[in-house]
Amino acid sequence: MDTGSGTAQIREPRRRRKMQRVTMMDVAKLAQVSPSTVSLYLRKPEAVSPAAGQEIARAIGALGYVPNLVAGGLAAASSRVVSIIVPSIRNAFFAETVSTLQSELAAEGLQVLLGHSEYGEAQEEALVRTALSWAPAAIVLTGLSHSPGTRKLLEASGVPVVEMWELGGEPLDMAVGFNHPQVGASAARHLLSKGRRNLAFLGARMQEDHRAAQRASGFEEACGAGGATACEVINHLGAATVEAGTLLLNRALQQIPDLDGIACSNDLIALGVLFECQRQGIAIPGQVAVIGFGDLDFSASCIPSLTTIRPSGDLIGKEVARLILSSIQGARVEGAQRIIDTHHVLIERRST
Amino acid sequence: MDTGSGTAQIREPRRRRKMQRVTMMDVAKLAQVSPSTVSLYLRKPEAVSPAAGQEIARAIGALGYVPNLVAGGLAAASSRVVSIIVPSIRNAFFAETVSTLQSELAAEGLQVLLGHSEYGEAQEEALVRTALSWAPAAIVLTGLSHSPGTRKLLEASGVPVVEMWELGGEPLDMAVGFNHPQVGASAARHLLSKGRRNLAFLGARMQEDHRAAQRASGFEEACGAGGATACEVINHLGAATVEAGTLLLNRALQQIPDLDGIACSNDLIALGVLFECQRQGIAIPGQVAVIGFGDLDFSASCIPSLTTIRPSGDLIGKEVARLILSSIQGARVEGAQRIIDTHHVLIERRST
DNA sequence: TTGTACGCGTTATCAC
DNA sequence: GTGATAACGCGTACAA
Repeated sequence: MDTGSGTAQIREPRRRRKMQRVTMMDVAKLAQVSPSTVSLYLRKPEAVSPAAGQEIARAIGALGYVPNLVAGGLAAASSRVVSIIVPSIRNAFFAETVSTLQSELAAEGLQVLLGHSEYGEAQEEALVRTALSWAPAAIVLTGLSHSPGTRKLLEASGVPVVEMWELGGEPLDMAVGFNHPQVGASAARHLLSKGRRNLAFLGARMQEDHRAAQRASGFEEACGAGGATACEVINHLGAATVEAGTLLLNRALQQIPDLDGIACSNDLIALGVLFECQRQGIAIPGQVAVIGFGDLDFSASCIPSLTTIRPSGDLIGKEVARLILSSIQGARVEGAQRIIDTHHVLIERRST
Repeated sequence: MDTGSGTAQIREPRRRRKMQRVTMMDVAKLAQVSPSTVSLYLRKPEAVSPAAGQEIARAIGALGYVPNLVAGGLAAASSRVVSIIVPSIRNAFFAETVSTLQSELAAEGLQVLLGHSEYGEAQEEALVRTALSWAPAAIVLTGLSHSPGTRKLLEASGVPVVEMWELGGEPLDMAVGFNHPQVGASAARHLLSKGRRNLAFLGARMQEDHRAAQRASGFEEACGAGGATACEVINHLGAATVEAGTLLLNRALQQIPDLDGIACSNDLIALGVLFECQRQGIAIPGQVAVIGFGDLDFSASCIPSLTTIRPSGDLIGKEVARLILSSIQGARVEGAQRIIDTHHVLIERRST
């Protein structure tokens, strides 16, 4: 490909780094002020004389200066980074929350550092450890249960912590979410109120997904209290997918011959149930009523439309952002304000 | 609320920061070596005498030392951060890629900084600007089209850049993905091969989603070349959702009375089409054949199972990680290796 | 309002 | 193999 100059020409690999040469001092020189004035201008433009401000702005534009947040973070002993750790970003619930959170934080000049724990406490601890080494402005975790090591690290760090998507325990610092056992109970009561008595709760990965397990417990308890005839909790070891739903339905059918009500720990599972029922000619809600969890994209449009429970993942993101922001601005978040219940909402549709 | 000591007692807000007191020097002191040795041990343990290594390791454990990556980044002029910018993490495609990418990078001790452009070039530029201020080890962008400002910033920075999810243009640096017009063409040819001649392409947000628009173009072109009788591209201004699919189907039905083949720019849209057809009693694939794009979770399980085109989002994540890693380790990625085609795969199922 | 001086915690280069 | 020493780029008193 090397047309041209005869001899083999060693193509010098494009040199890396050191090109972010433009420092605050360069700007200061060009603007004829001292570096600290530039720094001041960057942080509080109104505290600098308009004339100097003009010059500085001009210099920044001319040089294409990009502030070095690494240096800034080091000097200020706290970076404008928020570390978010979720089990998996593939999960639509967390994707929604992270998406909202990222937007809200970006608007305030905060960056998001993302990590996946894959429902593992050890992995979470490792992620927290590296997160901490960035001196983040805050750390956001999913759920209330963490390894002792994680707790220790977090407490020793003094970094604001928000635990999300779960309420009911003692948070490390702040918490935003809702109560999962109550979600399970709502589902059970809804089915019971429709006259269903032979119930099943279909969940996935509950050996790791602590919150799904909590929904199952709440479901069982409400079943007992509400006079259900049968109440089975069935777990699929793999992830919560549509296919898992089809598998779980068949197992439920085997275990409960008169099955007439199903609660799913996830709308994807519910969708699988819907499909499998259609295949087997089981009428919904005629023969079996189905309620899901999540209010995902398709839940309003599927056939029949799916009764489900909306967790408001975006609201969680918003509230987490609010807590972080006020916690950063020195205004210490106090007492009751530190635990925010975003509630859950039951959306009744045609499947029940 | 303030019970207790008579006088108004100002409850001192839990002090922030400065608790990350344990520095490398503390470790050095405890281990009776110099800070440089500790630093060396941390980066190349084998370059330090076993005895000293033991001591250092012990000290680190005892003190609970967590390295300060901010300081490290400043000194080394390059941080162990990779900035990833996608249109939206709610999109299952990108969620999959980001998830894989994050895991691969975390395994190598790299953190992920996440940003959402929401399909906006201006927003992307802002994100790139702040990303750059972290002196990232690499930057990952979605697609090949960016604002001139973005290009300038990136080129001036010297940071390795990977553009993903699109091939066919001239990448800034490296690229991983596939050709979208070819995807559209594959869909068209598949429908034509089934004897369908009255075709429609249903897309969403194509005024912003450049790649979806490319799939539509490829589709139209192949329709022309393949002798289609009708070929309409219909766009929904909102996001690609199941509901958008139901809306789009109805518009297609109006525009093409003899409609017998549909390609969707997204499996969610296809699912909406499936549902709406079921509602209206339109037989699939009897009356209308449907092909999607994405091979999402439900595509294999829905009724009928959905013929679709798999983009291999996880493979993209893996390849991007590979490029980044080798590009960091000095081993300059060269020539042909800099552009990686992950291809697309047509998965035939019952809907065609 | 603006400038000076110092320190943040680490890496990298060199002598030893 | 080990340890001084000098950056790294910016915040932040404090002084002017």
